[in-house]
Amino acid sequence: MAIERYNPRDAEPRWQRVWAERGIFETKNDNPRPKYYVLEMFPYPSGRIHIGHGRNYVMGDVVARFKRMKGFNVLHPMGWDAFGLPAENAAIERNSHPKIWTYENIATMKEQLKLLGLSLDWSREIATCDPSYYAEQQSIFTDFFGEGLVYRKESEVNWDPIDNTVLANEQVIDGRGWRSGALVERRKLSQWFFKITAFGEELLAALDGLDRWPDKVRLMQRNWIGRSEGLMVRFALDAKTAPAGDTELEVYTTRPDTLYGASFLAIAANHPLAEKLADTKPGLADFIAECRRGGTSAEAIETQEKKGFDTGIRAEHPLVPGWYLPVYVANFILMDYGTGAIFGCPAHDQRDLDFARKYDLPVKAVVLPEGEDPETFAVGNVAYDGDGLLFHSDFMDGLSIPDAKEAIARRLEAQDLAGRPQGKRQVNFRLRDWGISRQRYWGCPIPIIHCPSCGPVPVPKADLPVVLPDDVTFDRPGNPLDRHPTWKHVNCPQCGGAATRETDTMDTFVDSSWYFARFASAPGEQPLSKGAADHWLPVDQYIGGIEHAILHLLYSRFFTRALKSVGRVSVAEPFAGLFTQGMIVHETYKDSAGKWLFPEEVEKRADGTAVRVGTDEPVTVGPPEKMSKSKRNVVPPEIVADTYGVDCARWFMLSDTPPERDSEWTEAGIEGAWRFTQRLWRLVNEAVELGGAEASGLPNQFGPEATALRRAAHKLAASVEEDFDRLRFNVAVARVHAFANQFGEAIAAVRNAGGAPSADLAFALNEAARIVTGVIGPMIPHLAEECWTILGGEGLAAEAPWPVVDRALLVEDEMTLPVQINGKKRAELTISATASEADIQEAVLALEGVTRALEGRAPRKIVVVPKRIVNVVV
RNA sequence: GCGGGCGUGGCGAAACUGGUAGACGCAAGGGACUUAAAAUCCCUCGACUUCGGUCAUGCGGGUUCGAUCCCCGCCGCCCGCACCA
Repeated sequence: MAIERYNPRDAEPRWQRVWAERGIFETKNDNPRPKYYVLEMFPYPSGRIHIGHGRNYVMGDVVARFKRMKGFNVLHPMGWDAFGLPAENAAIERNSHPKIWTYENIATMKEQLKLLGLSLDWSREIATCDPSYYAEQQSIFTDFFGEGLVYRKESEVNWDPIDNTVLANEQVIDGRGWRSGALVERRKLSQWFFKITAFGEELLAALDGLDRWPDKVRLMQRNWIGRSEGLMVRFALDAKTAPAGDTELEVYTTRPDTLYGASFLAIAANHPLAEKLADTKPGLADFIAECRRGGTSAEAIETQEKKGFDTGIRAEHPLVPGWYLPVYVANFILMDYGTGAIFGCPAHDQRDLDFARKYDLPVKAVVLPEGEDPETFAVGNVAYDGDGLLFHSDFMDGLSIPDAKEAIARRLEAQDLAGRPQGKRQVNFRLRDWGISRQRYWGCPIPIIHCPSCGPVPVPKADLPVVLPDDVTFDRPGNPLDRHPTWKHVNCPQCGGAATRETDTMDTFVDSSWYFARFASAPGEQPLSKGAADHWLPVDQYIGGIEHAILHLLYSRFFTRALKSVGRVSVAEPFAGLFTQGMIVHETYKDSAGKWLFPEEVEKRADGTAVRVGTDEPVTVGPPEKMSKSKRNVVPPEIVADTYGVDCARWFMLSDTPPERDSEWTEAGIEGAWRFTQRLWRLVNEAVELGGAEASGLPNQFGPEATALRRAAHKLAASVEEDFDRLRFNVAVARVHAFANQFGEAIAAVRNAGGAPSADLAFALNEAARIVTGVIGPMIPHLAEECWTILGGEGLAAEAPWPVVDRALLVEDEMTLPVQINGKKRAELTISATASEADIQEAVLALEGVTRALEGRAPRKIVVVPKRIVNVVV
């Protein structure tokens, strides 16, 4: 009987229809099975997807399908992060409306995603631009407002002159807008803020409990929150040198122990004192302007020389009366950290040292490294920031750094300056409150009404949602909501007087800070239902790109805590498990004119050169890069589905490369996946042909061939289960390959023997086919359904349980131990798995390889590691 | 500059985190089948070798019966950042 080729073009759409018709991926909240929530970061509907977008969805789908097989009630939803600037830009370009563009993209991308055969619950689909979604968000906003978690302040903001909007600090990359790339300017505006700093301590402490997050991401968040313990120290200013009214300068330090090594104070260029002095000190205004010009990028700062301007002001050392330190304005002090002022201790801080050397200031060491002589120890051009004991420090002499910090804190807390303690312990955070105001149309309106007499008043919940008006134009820069003729004019909900709506909309990061909780609600339920959210959260496995390591993930952690504090949910952490997958990369191609070419326009020749399809025009092949529309190195999912089928694409995406690393998409790779899926199909068919479609009763006895095959199949299920749990898809794929080799050999052996296989072997063949069908189900679900069908499986493969592993089969009767002489492998010993150590030692010494290597010498020692290895030491 | 990570065949990578280094795949070479091609199947595939072995996980040391794994010192790549007081 000739086996038909597996035809994905027929099978894949057919099974997708069956899954959809039976609604098997629609999750019920009252299902009594234990819950499992797997979520991939939802996409922004930017246009069309390419295969590079598919990797994280496929990984999530493997997890979802696997957990379903393991008996969980799995929630695996999908939605659209649909608000944002690109829609407005597209509207401007096409003279259209952001809504039209967005919903068209959603329709396209949804069809493309469906092509991938993902087990998604589309009944819970959401788009953040849908009024039903943002209505709830506005309601949450008013709750936060009531709880004091939202406030308004006049603040200097990052102004993006191209996008005409405010950017969060986090959205400024190298001094430029993260989307437009424009050099960011500073402006003062009245802005709404979320009080993320109120949770700083908690957000930091809870990172320790996120043990299923990558360490890298936790570290990035830890650094971002930036907690430091230090001391606020007030320095008295010498009245003869300071402007009238300025009697003191407060600095923040994490190294108060080095105070005896101080040689200057420095303030930021935009410190109030510096700004005041700028009018009177010749040259200072120019210096401040120069500091502002300096770039804020890492490179710019790295190469920037430390510069200062001596204000002429002198500050008295808090511990040594009569010791005066110069006060500089310096370009390396930041106003928004601490107090915008420091004391410099050159011996123990590299930046201070560079500064001191430039301006010829004293460098006095006060921490002595172990083993150094206090008489001779000196700091050259490298500051000493290591451990040691204090010296040249009066009452702190001989103390360790922590003890010295404690001693000086006590001393300055007790010491009085102008009626207040001169020092105060303080914990500082780098984290700053989250500015959410955006002067844009395509976002969630902030539900506030500004009343001339009552001030800002939240829109009453009964009046929500505040819906975006459709009749807006984008023919002029600025915010269309602001210039809309009627929308913003309303009456104050409190006093009834004429008032105006807030015309700012929310940062789109707000939309994505609670969508995972929204998915918990079944269709028809309240958008954010406490019961449903408490049932489903936290997300058991969240999957997305590393680029969201800080912003989205930190905001979501904050938002969930804030929701908890207003009683909307009971959980604090949204994501119990996080996985950051690598990108899919692809070679780039350029024609002779330097124009980017799509992969399908390029033909590779046997000699390694590349030409344009159907011509002799040479093509330059570039290194693999992230798939991007602009470089045209993209592969559309439709083409892959039409030529090889999506199971091939899925298999290839999971193969070879560990999921957290970047993976290269190649034609050879997808062809390999094609060959293997066909091979699997043949193997299962052959097994059915030889072993029968129906599972027969368990035979009483199994011969060695049947046992070996059963053992391999059960081992496969056991190890792939482990691999899936650890998201090691590449290893799972390798194991399926290895099993297929063994399966193929077993089948060939049966064929070569001729005649019908014995009952035990027939059983083993059928069982192996069933197990491998189960194991591949999460990865290549369409092929699994086809295999399931010819195996006469009950219902759908997608609903079948994970293969039951017979643990007894995993235990070998015999083991083969490598035998080493002095750590080098010299022989192998096959012996009963229950052999004692003495038996093993005896057997080892009898081995030919061992006697030859020993050359008559007696072994000094024999190390037997149970079930692992034997090492004979000579 | 600070912080973190990674270096294993021609390539992607495994190695149960101290126990046979290179599973599995890709590419390559050889063979079988075929009128031919495709498909499929089989073999070879780290280096050297006197065929006994020897050397090999970036380089140099160390700990250990035994090191890709732990420690110290270099070299080279990659990522993050906020000169954070």
